[in-house]
Amino acid sequence: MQIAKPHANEGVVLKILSANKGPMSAYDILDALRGKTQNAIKAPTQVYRALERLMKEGEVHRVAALNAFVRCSCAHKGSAAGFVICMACGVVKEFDAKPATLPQAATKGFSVSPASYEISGTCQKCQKLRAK
Amino acid sequence: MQIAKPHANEGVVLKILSANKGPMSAYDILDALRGKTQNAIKAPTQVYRALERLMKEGEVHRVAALNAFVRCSCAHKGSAAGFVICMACGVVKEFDAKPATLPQAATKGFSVSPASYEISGTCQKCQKLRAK
DNA sequence: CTACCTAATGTTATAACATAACAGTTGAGC
DNA sequence: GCTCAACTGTTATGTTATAACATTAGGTAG
Repeated sequence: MQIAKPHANEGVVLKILSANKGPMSAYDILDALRGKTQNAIKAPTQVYRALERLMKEGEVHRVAALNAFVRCSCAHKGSAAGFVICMACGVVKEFDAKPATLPQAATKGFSVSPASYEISGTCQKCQKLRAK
Repeated sequence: MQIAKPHANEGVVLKILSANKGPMSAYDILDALRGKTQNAIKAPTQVYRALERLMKEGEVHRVAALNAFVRCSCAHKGSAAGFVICMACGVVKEFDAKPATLPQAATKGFSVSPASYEISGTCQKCQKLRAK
């Protein structure tokens, strides 16, 4: 069996995601790659593994509301990734989620209503547990 | 075929969700109901239909980050539903998401890091389209 | 160099979440 | 009573995500 160079799939997946304006599901990515000879990606696992690492590196974010993934388009220097998502047309706008600027980001040029806010992360307790 | 009273499933699903402290997936709810004789729920569709209406009524919210549903525990008088979610332990805290109080809600007693913010709704354009 | 170990890989199978499609039933309004 | 729209139950299927396992690349200690 011929096995690709370590982390090679990361690059392939990132390229596809970058070429796409909006978020893609893992299976969208898989379909885009299937049949292309430049890569060895044939199964969902491979896509998910690449996405997982790309997320750790901060290159890609998961948009839970859409079960999809998107190329990061912000700087995020010390702040969190934020998304404003229209559930009707699927448009996604990324913003730099500094807590102080959060309300403005949500309302500026992208009024969303009715809105649902989700803030995901790791709570204080779990942060401490992990630090041990 | 004996068919249940209109909206009867709504009550059954809401009862299960209320009895549970945290969010439940649709299949958690289904499993909790299966085998009980007080109801006619046997298939996922029935659960999802009940959830859909309960969400419209504001009794239940969907937590996209967990693919789960939770009983609403806030007033939400004119404001949106907000959630702070720990992806490690699954704890979910609901808050009343008035934009002005949003950053405080995220940090008070539930410091989440690294955080990802998602604001879902319907964008201005789609709101106008729907109004037509 | 080479033996080893770890991390990454490819493959198959399956779990978990969600909806499509259709036929039967109910009940309000005419 | 008839009709229609909304609701129901059922079967099947579509979509998203992970488990499990054998294999391989590549660094490193000897």
